[in-house]
Amino acid sequence: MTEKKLRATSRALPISLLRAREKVMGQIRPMLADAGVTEQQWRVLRVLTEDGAMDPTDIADKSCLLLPSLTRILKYLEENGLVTRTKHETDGRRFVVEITSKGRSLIDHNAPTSNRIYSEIEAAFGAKKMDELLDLLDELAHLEL
Amino acid sequence: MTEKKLRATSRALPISLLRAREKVMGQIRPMLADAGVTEQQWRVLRVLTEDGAMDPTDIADKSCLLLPSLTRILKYLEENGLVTRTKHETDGRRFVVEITSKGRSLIDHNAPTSNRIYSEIEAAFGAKKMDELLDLLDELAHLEL
DNA sequence: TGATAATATTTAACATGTTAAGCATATATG
DNA sequence: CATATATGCTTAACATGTTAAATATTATCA
Repeated sequence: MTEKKLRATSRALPISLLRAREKVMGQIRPMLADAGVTEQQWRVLRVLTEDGAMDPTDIADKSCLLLPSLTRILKYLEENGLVTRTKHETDGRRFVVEITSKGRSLIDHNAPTSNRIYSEIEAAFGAKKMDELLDLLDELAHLEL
Repeated sequence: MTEKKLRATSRALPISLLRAREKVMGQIRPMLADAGVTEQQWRVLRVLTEDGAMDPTDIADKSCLLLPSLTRILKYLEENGLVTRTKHETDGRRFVVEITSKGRSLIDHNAPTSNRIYSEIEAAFGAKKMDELLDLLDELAHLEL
């Protein structure tokens, strides 16, 4: 218990998660570059498409971004007409962010390619393993510690 | 096939991997802050401890960092006496990076805490699931595409 | 050998990650 | 109602992520 030596990095969870993610992102990045958005901007647009208008705090939670990063990302997206940012009607601290038709068409336009890439990965990895992996990741992410 | 709609972000692999990683890092970050190193600096020192002196390209591969990031990180580590960087004996393009005793003691000093945190996560998640997850991640990372 | 391609690393530029602090508005409480 | 506290978001500062280009050195090969 509490060994003095660290376990091999090949079995270290943070690096393993990073390596796996890099593999996947390596397949997706060309599509994002073609669409002219970063990985993070894509996540924000996607969340807004999926769940509709919401405030920055909820976007940050759903897209796995920290608020300081999100502030900059939303500024960029708003300046480029992909989202709108309006004051909350009753709570003066909040904003409500909504995707624009331009933002929505960016997502729609690239959804087929995104799905094709995902299908290729799933085919190579195995649909069953993919499900198992997603289940394990979800369980780990919601672990009580 | 090639649906027009994107699958739910809750089953999107990149975000799922990120969420799981955030959960783990949330447990580890206090230790790193206490040790006075960033996550990436820690990875570099760890790789050098595990496999000995090597060139930046190998460090980048093993620690899952891009070379431009690694250049800055090595500069910092060298300035703070945690690694040394010397020219390769025969290949003038290369450098050889080695951890110093100061760097090694930083790792040694924090290894027990790191291992304890890992054990806690493993206990909560289940050792068998942890193994399954690591196997799946490894397989995904080495997928032929 | 001499031009050419490949390799190892760095630099540059811009976007994001991370932590702490700041600011405005809302809520709670005496 | 006044003040303290909490909440939502932004700003600041520094480290890293990402892509492209630059630099130096080595390998290739006509």
